[in-house]
Amino acid sequence: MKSRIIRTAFFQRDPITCARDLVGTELIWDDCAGKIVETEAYLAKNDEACHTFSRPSAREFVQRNKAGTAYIYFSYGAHWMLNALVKGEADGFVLIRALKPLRGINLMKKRRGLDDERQLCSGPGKLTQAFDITNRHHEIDLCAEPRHCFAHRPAEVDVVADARIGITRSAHHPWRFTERGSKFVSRRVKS
DNA sequence: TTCGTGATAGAG
DNA sequence: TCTATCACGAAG
Repeated sequence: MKSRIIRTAFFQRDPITCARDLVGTELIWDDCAGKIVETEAYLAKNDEACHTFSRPSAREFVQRNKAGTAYIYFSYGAHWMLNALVKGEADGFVLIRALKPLRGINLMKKRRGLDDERQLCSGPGKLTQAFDITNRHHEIDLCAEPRHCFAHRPAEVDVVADARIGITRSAHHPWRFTERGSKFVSRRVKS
C-alpha cells in the first residue's frame, strides 16, 4: 500500500511553494491530527522577518539540518512555534499557524482548557499547546516517523494568499496562505 | 485596546 | 550587565 506521508523531497523546493502546498494536508502528532488551514513562508535570504536575518543560531540550524526538520522555538515567554525547514531551490521555513482538529479532539480540549473546536488550534501558539509540541521536538525529522509527520489528504483545497501577520519587518509579502473560507484560521483574511 | 512573558543577541 | 525586540494570546 502506497504511503501518504509527505517525504523529504516535498521540502526540497522553496518555502513559498511548500507553504502553499501544505494547506489542506494533515498534521499527525501522536494521538492528535488536524487539517492545516493556515501557514506562512519565511525565506532565509532577503526576508527581514525570518529568524535567519537576525539570529546566528537560526542560520546554523539551516546549515546543520536537512529539509523537513522541525524548527521549534519559544516566543513571548509563553508559546512554542512549529516550523518545517525548507532546503532546496531556496532555503527557509514554513510556520504552521492554524489547524482544523480531526483526531484527539478531547485531548486537545483538555490541554487547552476549552470546548470550542474553532479555538483549539486557531493560532501558532494554540496548536502547539493543543498538540503538546515543545522544544523536546526541536530538530526532529518530520518526514521519518508516522507519529510526527505531514500526510496528503484526498481533497483539493482552494488556497488564498495574503500578507503575513504579527510581524513588523518585511510585512508586505503575500506569504500567508489560508484555506478559503475556513473558520479555523487565526485571523480573518483581509477582504 | 492593553499587557505579561522569557529567550536571544548586541551594545556598553 | 543591561536593554530592545519578538512569527502570541487572553482579558476587557
